[in-house]
Amino acid sequence: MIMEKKRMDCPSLPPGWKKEEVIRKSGLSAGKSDVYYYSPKGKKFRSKPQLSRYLGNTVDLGCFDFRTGKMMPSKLQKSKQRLRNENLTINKGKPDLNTALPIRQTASIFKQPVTKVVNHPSNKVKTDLQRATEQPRQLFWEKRLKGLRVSDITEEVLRTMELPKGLTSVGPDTSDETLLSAISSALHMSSSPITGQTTSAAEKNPAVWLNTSQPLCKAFIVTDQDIREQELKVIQARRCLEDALMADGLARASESSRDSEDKAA
DNA sequence: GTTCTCGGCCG
DNA sequence: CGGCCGAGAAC
Repeated sequence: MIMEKKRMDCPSLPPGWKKEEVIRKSGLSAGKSDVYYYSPKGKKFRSKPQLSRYLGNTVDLGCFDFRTGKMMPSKLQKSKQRLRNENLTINKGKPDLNTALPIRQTASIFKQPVTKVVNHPSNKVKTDLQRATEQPRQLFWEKRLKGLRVSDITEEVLRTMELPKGLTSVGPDTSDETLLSAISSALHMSSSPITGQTTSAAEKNPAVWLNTSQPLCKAFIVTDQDIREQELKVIQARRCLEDALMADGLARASESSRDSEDKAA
């Protein structure tokens, strides 16, 4: 009847991932158990940090409980503290090249494609392509970006971008700072054009009329001159980036690498 | 060599 | 305590 030590399919894990619990059968720690995860490719993971390193910065393991394999929203407290500290204390490490937005992932620690069922005519919801493709988004989620500032390696806070005239925000927070965050986030995440809130009803009652696929910004017009000015900026920025990457590459080359166990595969 | 297993450190 | 990882044992 003892069916331990079997690789279990785990709910809340994408197909292919397995969880295993091994009971220690001898020694001082007999009775204790160790938990392992296996990726679809069969790689074994024996700790949360190891999993975290493998999955990269795109995924937030803050509220993931390794032992049970479930998301535990109660763990939110700690990771929030960690985020604050990282932003405020002196950052001795390398500049963070991670481009993922600083937004907590709620559903699962793993990227999980939404299952699209199109061959079920009797079910209206599931045949609705729009619904199946797009994840629901929290209203005014941009507020979570408030307070995040760009800084250089020396912790010097960089002056925020100057927004063109004609960009006006919509919603509960009208600061330029939040507007900038909202627009850049929208550009970052969406492949479709960013127009701002096109319905004027959104100005009167954003909570009801807001188009959540657009930033909290009134509709705006981009002129030819705007475009030309921006092209210049891009060229300059690319030069700076080229220099920086070159310098960074040289610095890294002289660094020894660690984490031998993860490279083994 | 790789995989399994328990010890033990450290928070 | 329990999570995490080193290292010896086992294969």
